[in-house]
Amino acid sequence: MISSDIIRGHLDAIILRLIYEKDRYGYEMSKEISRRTDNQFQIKEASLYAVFQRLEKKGIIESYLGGVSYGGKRRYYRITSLGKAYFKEQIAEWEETKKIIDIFMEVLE
Amino acid sequence: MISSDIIRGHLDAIILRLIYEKDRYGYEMSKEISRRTDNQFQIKEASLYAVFQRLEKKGIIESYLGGVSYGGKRRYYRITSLGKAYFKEQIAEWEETKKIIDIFMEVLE
DNA sequence: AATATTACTTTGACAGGTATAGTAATACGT
DNA sequence: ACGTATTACTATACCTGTCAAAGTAATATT
Repeated sequence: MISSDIIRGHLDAIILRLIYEKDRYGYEMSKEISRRTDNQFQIKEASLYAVFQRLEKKGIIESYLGGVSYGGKRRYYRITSLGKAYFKEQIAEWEETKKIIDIFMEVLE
Repeated sequence: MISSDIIRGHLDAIILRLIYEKDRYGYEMSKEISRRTDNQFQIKEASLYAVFQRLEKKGIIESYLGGVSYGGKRRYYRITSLGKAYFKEQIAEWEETKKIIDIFMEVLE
């Protein structure tokens, strides 16, 4: 299991990536993240919805109510054009970050 | 420049790496981080000393006062054996983290 | 009818990082 | 001799992202 301090700052990008592929709702994304990481990382519910609020306020994603099925009414999220640009920046930043941290993580001796 | 949220959680490891190589004092490490990253990442002074306090409290590093030269008295830090083990864990965790985030950062289409 | 699962929301707390300010000693230019 | 820059560390208050905990509500399963 990956600690939250290490993953911190990457949740926005992870969520965005999933919404970039297609419109999705929260619970679905939570399950999809666990699936794709073989349960090595599970996003906590509270974090998930905090990300939605943050990104929606910034105009990076938009939401709309979808159908009700087996439980509460689903709120779907869609990425905006601003969001697409933002995600591409995040990818670039991630590549930079990897390089920088790798400088200090190379094996000693 | 890398954002603080992205780097968050990696400061401990960066500092530890430098102390692992040899005993060092704060200001020196600050400069060394800037140098090794070509100024792409500069650790803030307050963050630096916060890391020292945290790591020393956990027994991961130890400190002693060194000579005075061109400014205040230097406080040197040395890694403990606990610290060496901790750093190796951090490396392993970083490798895992990279894999996980890369899953979501692969280029689309 | 009771329980499990799906689905979302809110609140409060915590921890890491930073801005800001301050102390103090030494070197350098004029 | 004096002012400024640089080296070096410390303390305080604040911001932000993440999460624990608790709650609401609808549908499916037994």
